[in-house]
Amino acid sequence: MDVKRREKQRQAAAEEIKATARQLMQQNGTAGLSLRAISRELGLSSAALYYYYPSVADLITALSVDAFNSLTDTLAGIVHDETRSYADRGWRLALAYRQWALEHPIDFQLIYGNPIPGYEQPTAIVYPPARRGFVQLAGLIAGAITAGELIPTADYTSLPSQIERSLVQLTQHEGHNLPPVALYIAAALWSKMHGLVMLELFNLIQPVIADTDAFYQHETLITLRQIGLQLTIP
Amino acid sequence: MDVKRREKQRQAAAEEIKATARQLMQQNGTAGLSLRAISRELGLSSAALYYYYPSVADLITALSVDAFNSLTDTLAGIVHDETRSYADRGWRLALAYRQWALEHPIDFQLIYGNPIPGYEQPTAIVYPPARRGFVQLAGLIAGAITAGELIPTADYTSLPSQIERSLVQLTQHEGHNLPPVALYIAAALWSKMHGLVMLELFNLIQPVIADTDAFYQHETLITLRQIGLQLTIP
DNA sequence: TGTACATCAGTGAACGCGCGTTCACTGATGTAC
DNA sequence: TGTACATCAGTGAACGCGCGTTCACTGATGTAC
Repeated sequence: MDVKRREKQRQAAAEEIKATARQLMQQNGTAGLSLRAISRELGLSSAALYYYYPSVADLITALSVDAFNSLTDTLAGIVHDETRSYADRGWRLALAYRQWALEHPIDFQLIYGNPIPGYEQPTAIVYPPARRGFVQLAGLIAGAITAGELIPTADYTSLPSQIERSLVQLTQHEGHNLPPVALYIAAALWSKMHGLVMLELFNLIQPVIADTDAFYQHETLITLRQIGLQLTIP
Repeated sequence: MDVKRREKQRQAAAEEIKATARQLMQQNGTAGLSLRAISRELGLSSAALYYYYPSVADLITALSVDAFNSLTDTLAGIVHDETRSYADRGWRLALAYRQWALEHPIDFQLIYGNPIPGYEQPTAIVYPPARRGFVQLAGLIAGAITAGELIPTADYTSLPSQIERSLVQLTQHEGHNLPPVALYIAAALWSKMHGLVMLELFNLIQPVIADTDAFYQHETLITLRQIGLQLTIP
């Protein structure tokens, strides 16, 4: 009985540590993370945190995995909303990617750049949740193609052979059954969204185009049409 | 006479410090920079560096400015190569952006992300060289339009009014005479190149498409054609 | 050409700081009988 | 229900580390006359 309550408390404490870590990173950047700062914030001794995370690296890994899952869950929610057309979902997913990044800039940096000084991501732990996100996007593209809502242009139907090979290899390795063309278009779309978000997140595009909302939306619209998505005016 | 030699030696020493800083960052990441590590590497006392840079922040700023200038010079060399067509220069510029990033990953991170713990870029110093790079790209686009080698599609000729306003504002502010459509297309192209480079630099695209050379080239080709550049097969 | 002085290019010791991690410990909570 | 014991959830002090920066200093190099 009570062992369960204990377990719950333990998990709650572990969550609280992560929440405090996120809060501190928000204030001081990803490199501002430190066990001692967290313990101070929580009113604990610094040694106490070792009861929950064997080292600071494990804490960061836990934060990364959370971040990947949060982003992927957000995207997955849109992808699987079967009340909407694929085209509509594509548009919403593109907007959601940026929205999530703006709402969680620290998490975004944590998973998509800005490594922390002494820390290296253990790929074995972090890759699976990372890949899940991409597969969501590719799945949406594949669905849109099947439904006739996305008609790939010649640019995408005849891919250079080295690329085709890469994609087939991935498919075999991963065990999903997404067609290469869907994977490729997903990668193309991702790179565009990612570039727009990165430039905005580091204040690089603002000196050129101050209205970043309008820019992202217009570019996304153009891009989705260019990959062959049959969008009605959103 | 000799005062000049002294001045030269001083500048040479300042360069040597920067070179050592870059080398250390290459090994340990941007956050691995420290005055003491540099002084150790150079066989100097840590206090000696204060004779050249008043603080570690000033050193980082100097490194950032160098990096911006190096990238911009590379791009400018391509843009002003009048022996080639605009279309050809566009293609080469896109490839050069990635090439520079792969050859100088640390410099690229330094200027386009990955801030260093206690450091904040003094925008007054860093913005001008940053903007010069974008203006090179926009200038090339403008030249290509004038020469009839780039025919903007309807996506770009009728821009949303908020964006149009942003761009006109920039033009007035900057004193150049580049048309809004060129600035917009430059921003669109930049965001695509930047996304591709970022995904590659942080090993995010490799799990999907292992042949990053082929992917970058194919995507660049598609993008350049989509912005209306009249490319013959490169 | 020689000498007095000024500037340059450092040195070396010290400051205080925050950090991750370890270790021996202890009271509180839960378990078995 | 009561008691002996085990596990939990920490504490507090200490370790050694590397860091940026300051300060009083000193020999080497250049300058003025």
